[in-house]
Amino acid sequence: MTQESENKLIKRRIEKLEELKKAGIDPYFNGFEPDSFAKDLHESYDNKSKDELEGLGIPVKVAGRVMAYRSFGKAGFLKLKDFTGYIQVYTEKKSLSEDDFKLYKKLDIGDIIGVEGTLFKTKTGELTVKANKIVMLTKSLRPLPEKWHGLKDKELRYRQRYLDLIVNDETKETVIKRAKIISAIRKFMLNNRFIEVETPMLHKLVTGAAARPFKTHLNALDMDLYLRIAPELYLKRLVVGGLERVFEINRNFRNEGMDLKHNPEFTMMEFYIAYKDYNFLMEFTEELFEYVLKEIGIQNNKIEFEGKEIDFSRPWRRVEFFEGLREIGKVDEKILNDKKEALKYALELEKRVNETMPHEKILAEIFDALVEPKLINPTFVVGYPVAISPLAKRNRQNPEITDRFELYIAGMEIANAFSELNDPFDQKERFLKQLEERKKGDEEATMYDADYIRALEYGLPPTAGEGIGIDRLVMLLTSNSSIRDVILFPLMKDKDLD
RNA sequence: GGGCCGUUAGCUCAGUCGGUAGAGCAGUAGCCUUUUAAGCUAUUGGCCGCAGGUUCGAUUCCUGCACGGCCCA
Repeated sequence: MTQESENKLIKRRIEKLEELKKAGIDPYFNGFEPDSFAKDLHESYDNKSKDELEGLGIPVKVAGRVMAYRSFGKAGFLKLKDFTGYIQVYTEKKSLSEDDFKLYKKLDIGDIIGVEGTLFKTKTGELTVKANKIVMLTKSLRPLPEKWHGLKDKELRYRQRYLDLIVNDETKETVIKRAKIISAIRKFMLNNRFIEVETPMLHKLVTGAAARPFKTHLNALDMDLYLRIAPELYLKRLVVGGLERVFEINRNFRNEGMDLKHNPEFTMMEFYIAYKDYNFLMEFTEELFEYVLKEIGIQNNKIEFEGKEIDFSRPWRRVEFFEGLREIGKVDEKILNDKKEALKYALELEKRVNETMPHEKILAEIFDALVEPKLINPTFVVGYPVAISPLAKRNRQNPEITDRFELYIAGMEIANAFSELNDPFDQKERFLKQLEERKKGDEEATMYDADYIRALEYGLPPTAGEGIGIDRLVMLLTSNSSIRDVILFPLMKDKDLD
């Protein structure tokens, strides 16, 4: 790239850094501790009058990054940013030592400084620190993006997230909201007596979901391993072990396409609860969402996402898989009954299907194309076929379908849940069936896990389990339509920066 | 993987029907002691993503590539 002129800007700042050193100032001084944060100061003193504040003469020490610099010769204003917000600093020659005033005159936007001073209000009423001491804490060598338009280039925002965070407050807000959402979920789970656990990321077998894995290698044991696509089987082993309510909030890795809704690594919460079934989970999920919405301050259970209003009011709609295909997808009966017809139709929809796939999987592809985008308000889709649900318990009335649901919101799959299959004989058959699919070329089919069968033979109590896609949930609740906007460091192809 | 669009100063963007470029902000030099994108004056700064082709001449037209965005699989 064209770095000549940038280098000139950097060069000038390095010169300033050298000048500081010559003047005996450490440009990376680590001996200043602020006693106040911007947000707290505003909360405590914004409502005080100008005269009141002046009378109080409150001394404060603040620190942060210089985001704006307005100078009038013998005085000026700085806008300082700390992790809580902004606080203005007023500098005038007569209140500062000669050295500090010189330092002030040499400041660049982006420098991190400490300021000691007294609170007052300007004539426009803004709470401001009148500086009587300025300390250079970190000299910044690179120019920041423009103050008004900020950093818009999405590529730069993702590649240099630190810059994005410095400049775009919305980015910081999304990060904070994400943290709040996850805290709220965690709190809700703990309130319901769940125990948080961590299970392996490095798996010997690919299980727990239908996805292609990342492969890796352990040198010490000369062993091929996979990054997990889901923690499911490990978590259920814990339920076998008597941990009757467990959850894990952690990363999964799936070696598949990347788009607005998919990042190769993403965060899921999976949880399992003994002596409950998938009907319980639907209500539990509604309660969980209600709790999270309340915790992050969303009113009326309503949000707006991509221009659409989404209403989380309970109870949520329930649609059967086949009914959804018929009623919402307007899929013809013969497609539902005849695999050849289904295949033909799916190919017309430009779905990547082939004749080795089971009929049900083709129908699921058709569902993705025609029904999923129409499920805007939270909707539980229930009654998924056994063939595409290798870990879910069969429905007692209709053994061809499972006690399973997927939750859709704003046309996105947000959660997947079912009554867990705990019959080791049935599970063994399903694994074998999956192996057949794998032999036929389905790379997403689950692998045979003999130890898991053994665990089931010891006895898994009747259990309900669910996975919730955290990134997509955060997208919904922060109005971001790209998963890359809710993941701090989304995967990007390599590119030389300079 | 396919289609469309984008890539010009540190940032945000103009622009050239083909004659090697411009604004605002940032920077620099001044003036200025209550500003809010401070103001005023002057000024520095560009392999116009990379490679090739067409052409007397390419940042502009064509092709390929890289990266990104959006749509589809």
